[in-house]
Amino acid sequence: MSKSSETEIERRVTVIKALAHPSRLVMAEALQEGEKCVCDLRDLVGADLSTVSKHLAVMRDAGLLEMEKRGLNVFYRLKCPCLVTFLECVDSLAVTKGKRRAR
Amino acid sequence: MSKSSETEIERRVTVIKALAHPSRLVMAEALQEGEKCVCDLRDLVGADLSTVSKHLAVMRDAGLLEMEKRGLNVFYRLKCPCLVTFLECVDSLAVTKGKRRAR
DNA sequence: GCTTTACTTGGTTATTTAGCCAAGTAATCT
DNA sequence: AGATTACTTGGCTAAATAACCAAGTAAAGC
Repeated sequence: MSKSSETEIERRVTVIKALAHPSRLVMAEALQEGEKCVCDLRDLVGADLSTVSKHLAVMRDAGLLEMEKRGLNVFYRLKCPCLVTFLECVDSLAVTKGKRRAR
Repeated sequence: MSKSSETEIERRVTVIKALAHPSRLVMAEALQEGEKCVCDLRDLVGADLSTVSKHLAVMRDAGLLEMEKRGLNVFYRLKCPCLVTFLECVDSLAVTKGKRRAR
């Protein structure tokens, strides 16, 4: 399931895609505070547990997250320290966009 | 075609999605050097002109690009100064990923 | 061992996205 | 004006994504 022979840009795209979904982005942001179990994240995004699990697998396969099973729970945590910077950039664009293009 | 009433996270996702495609990412990186016309970008990614045009529209709608028509050409340029930072973060992840998870 | 809890995985269907071709537009050239 | 160039847009089909339900797994509790 995890891609093995990707080109450099394919790897980049895989990482970006992993964050290009509302639920995944919200979960990634929440994980900046620290690790959370799958059920916490399900409560956060309000989707089916299987859906959440698959979203987490996408981010894990992209290299964004680490998982650790402790007891009955599986805890996920961010592997990247730079998500803040990433999101600041995204936000600056999301804001700049405010002024509608004339077309 | 351009979304008008998105939530904050939807706007973020729109920006991220705009970069989550090989051709679009390559074009965005190329535009860091300065503006380019659509035909330059078509030569760069080697797709149909209509395909390239649609990719550019996606990035434009996301607020990433500005367009300007001069003569017969349409020039596109990056609206965001922070793409470098963004990509550095992505790359650091793409690299970290190198060590395969045990599972 | 049997049950429950907390997940992951498989399978199906619906929606989104991407690509090409063809047609339309707008500026330039003759 | 008619032809050419450089795009954009519409329409269609193929492929990728996402959501749910159902079934499977693994640790904990009884």
